[in-house]
Amino acid sequence: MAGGTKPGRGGSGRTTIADVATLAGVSPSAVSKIVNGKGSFPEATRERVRRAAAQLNWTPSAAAVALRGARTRAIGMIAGRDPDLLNSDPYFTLLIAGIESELAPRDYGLLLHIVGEEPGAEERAYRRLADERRVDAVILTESRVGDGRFALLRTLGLPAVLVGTPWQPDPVPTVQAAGQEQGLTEAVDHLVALGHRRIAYVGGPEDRVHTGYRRQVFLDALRRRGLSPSHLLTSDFAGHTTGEVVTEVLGREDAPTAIVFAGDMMALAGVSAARRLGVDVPGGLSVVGHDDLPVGRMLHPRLTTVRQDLAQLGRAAALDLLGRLGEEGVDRETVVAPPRLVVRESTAPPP
Amino acid sequence: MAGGTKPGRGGSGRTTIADVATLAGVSPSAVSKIVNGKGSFPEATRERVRRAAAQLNWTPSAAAVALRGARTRAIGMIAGRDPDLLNSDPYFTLLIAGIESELAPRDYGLLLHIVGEEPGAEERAYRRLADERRVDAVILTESRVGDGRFALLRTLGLPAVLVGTPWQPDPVPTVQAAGQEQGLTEAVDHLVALGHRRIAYVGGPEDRVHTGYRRQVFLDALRRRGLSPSHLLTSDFAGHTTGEVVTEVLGREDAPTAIVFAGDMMALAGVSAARRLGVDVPGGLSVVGHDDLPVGRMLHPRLTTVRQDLAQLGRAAALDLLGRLGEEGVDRETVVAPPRLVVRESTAPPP
DNA sequence: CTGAAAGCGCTAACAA
DNA sequence: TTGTTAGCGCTTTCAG
Repeated sequence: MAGGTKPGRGGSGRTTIADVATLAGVSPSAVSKIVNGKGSFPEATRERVRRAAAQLNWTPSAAAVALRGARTRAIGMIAGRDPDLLNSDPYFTLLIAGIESELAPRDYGLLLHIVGEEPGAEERAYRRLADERRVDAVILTESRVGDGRFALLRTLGLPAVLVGTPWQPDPVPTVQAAGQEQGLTEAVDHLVALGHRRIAYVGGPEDRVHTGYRRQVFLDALRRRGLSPSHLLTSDFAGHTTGEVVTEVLGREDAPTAIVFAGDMMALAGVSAARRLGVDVPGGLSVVGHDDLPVGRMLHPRLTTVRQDLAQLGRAAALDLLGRLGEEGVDRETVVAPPRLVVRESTAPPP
Repeated sequence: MAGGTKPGRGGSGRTTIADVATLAGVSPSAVSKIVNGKGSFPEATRERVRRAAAQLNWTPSAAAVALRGARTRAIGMIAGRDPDLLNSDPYFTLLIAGIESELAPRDYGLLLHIVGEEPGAEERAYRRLADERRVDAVILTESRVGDGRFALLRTLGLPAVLVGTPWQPDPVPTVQAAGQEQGLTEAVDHLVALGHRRIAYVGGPEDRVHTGYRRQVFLDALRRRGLSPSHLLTSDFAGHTTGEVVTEVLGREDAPTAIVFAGDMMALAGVSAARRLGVDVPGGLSVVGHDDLPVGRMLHPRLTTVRQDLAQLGRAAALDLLGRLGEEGVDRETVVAPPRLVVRESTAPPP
């Protein structure tokens, strides 16, 4: 008789499934099945087991479950940005909040890795995640031109979902908003309706897929109105270089009367640069941002921007993955709302 | 003879330590010891094993290691804030970046949980982490008045380190800057030197330990100059309610000529509120923030603020924990620099 | 100095 | 229906 395993041994050895089984007067496998809702047991037994588990405060050891089965109940996410860039832009935080809101209630964890932008770092991180079997799947963000991560993950056999615009059609399951182009198009229409004719665009880094995509949407919208862009510029997302770019363009003879930015932090930096030159916003220059970060609402003027529900994107990505992993009761049909223009105070008729 | 385990079996079964052992012509235990630098083996053998491991692209399974030993090589962090609050404030992102910069190179993971502010949620999350043995230790932030997490974690036997000011002396190992009061004191001195006499303070939520602490530092610094505060106000960290508070106080007869805020986002919202009232910053009102978030440098006027190196705090916390967990080659003596005033453009002599 | 053997806590076949 | 058994991949005594 296995009388050696007494429950609650002074707090030294961890409580195991055997302790619960002993207390409930059943076998370990019965406990396992009942807890995981597998076999069919009389309600009385189930109740007894549940009570025993609760009493002993027992939860299956994640390590043992992972070793046995495969599921680690963890999702990986790797941010391949320099910390400094990361810090300036709440993009990730918003996304993560959305992801977590779906993972947490299902007792999934989010394993986060922040690696710099050195070439090999990101790939190594994914390899590790896969080799060490630390996560069941990963969430990819910031799709890049010529992105090699899809192929890598396929090789590694790690399920993945991409948040954003894929580099190539269908390289990996993707979660993105319906009607991507809507918000930016509305922004252009809004500016044109206000009377603007010289409209500039400041995009993000060229290696991001959405940089090219958004610029194209901008151009198309403008063309549809019979206009061509006043200037097409580039900056970093954090907005560190945006000031210089904007200062330069506002000094020109044919300075734009409105600027559309690919991100709120850039827009914010743009507003500051303009003000520094004595150009009032929106009096002397209209500004449109993108993403609708909370900070935009706290500024003066409040930022007119394209709202993208990053948290919802995060939730959708998490749900997609969860469904893909065979999690029960996951509603994967989440429709992500298209980006929409939010008109606030930073746009007005041209001077 | 164990001839059954052939390495590289078509990609089906995962590569195990046995495969490496076979390829290197040694026993599994030898591989284990060599990889972990335990026993003493001839250099030739060590080299052979290393090469075999590399060739097979083998990494120990995290689950197996965790199950066997205890170390999961993961650190937990639970953010008990409402996602919305989290989003508005890059505090966590900065901290996390710092933490990760130390964890990543040592192949430790950061398991992040974002739970709302509902009473039980946070405690449940910690319990889970402990019961499921998902992490080796946790990092605590946002010390709260009457914080019960220390006791909880002690009960759970989970090592922890707190970033910030502890609620009570020595409840848990703490990482904080030396000379906490320095930055805020400098801020007050700076304003007084500029000629300000009516200085207000806008602090954060009362349940945070540092709210009370910072306010006290502010009061002490003022008293030392023979002054008393013009107004003592409270707002949320995200700055959502800051506008109202500032608008109200600026409308008074005895409106302050300078306001010190407990956070940059609050300061930023304060500047906007002032501007909305037609009060120029710094011409009509001087403003000092706290934390030196990147956004402060991109505004006009650039924010005068108390710089706190959050990333360094994060690094220090990670190192402390790593050392505590017996990780080799960890230099725990990291001194975290005291917060210092950074004078930029949002402060000037009173009108 | 090296290898064989015994589990860590759990679950999925198999027996009873 | 329930319990017994055999590992998942690794580390760590303990023999050889």
